[in-house]
Amino acid sequence: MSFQKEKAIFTEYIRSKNLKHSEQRQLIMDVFLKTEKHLTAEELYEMVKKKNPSIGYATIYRTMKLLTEAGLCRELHVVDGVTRYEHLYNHKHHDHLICTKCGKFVEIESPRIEELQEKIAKKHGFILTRHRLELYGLCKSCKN
Amino acid sequence: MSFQKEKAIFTEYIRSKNLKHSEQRQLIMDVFLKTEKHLTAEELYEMVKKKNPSIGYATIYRTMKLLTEAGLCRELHVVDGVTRYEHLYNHKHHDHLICTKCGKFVEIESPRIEELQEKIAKKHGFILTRHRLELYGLCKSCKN
DNA sequence: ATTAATATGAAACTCATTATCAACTTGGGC
DNA sequence: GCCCAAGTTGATAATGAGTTTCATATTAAT
Repeated sequence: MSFQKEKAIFTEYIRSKNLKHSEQRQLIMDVFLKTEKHLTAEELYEMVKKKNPSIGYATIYRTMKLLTEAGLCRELHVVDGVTRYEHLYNHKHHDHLICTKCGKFVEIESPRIEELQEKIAKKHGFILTRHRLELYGLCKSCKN
Repeated sequence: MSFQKEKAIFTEYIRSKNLKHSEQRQLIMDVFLKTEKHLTAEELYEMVKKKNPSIGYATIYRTMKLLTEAGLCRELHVVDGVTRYEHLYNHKHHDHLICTKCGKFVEIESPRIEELQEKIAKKHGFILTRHRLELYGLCKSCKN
């Protein structure tokens, strides 16, 4: 769990864009990588703040944008209007099943659905570039 | 194309909630019903303004919310972060295929995908309440 | 017509996110 | 190690879609 690969990717991205390393970026990346959750900017901010109380909100957003561009992170835009960040590197494509009561996120995968999507797009003469599939409902614990 | 049914539904909704009819509500509903498109609040505002220049933005939002509650309208939240309104009455459930270049909306339908979604939810112990499926790509005209 | 309840438009306010900017780091050349 | 141009930061202002507030205007039941 040292995230060597991810860190190397970020370093390479920084280099390729002639950007610079900074303590803040390292720290935000560390916190993000160590947490296998779908975090909001606010949650990340609170966690990072514990290690560096002078961190600013904007730096969280800026760094998450960089991580996204570097291919380490995916921005999720679910119904509540708040962006969540999830790991992308070494995580194969998936969609989400979300509990509307407790907020639980479950990663789902369905090659059959993907195929059907392609078929539909083709039928309408579209070339698919991406899709969004979210299933909302009540999880096992919340439905009772 | 007189939308008798839709108007009756709205009247009944207004009555059931002890609300009142108003010129503005009628006008906004008319403009919405006559346009078989996925309109934003801004687009509706511009269209309504031509017939009643003193209309306020808030009245558009308030009325669209009422139409949604009455079951005549569905709010669509697609990637650009702007809510769009589409007809719901007499329109069976569908998802969307959206051209990211020209903004074209195509309504799609796939019972097979819906089935698979239910199956996935069930597998994880969820009760599905709704879902969101959007396919993004380039349409026939834009892909060349 | 009276009047109590609801609706309206303008403007203030949210809330997540982005832009601005002066002060501060970073890192490559000496 | 020091310089310094280029990039970064945190605070704060700005943005933009959507909502709330509130004084005034409409509606509809009597």
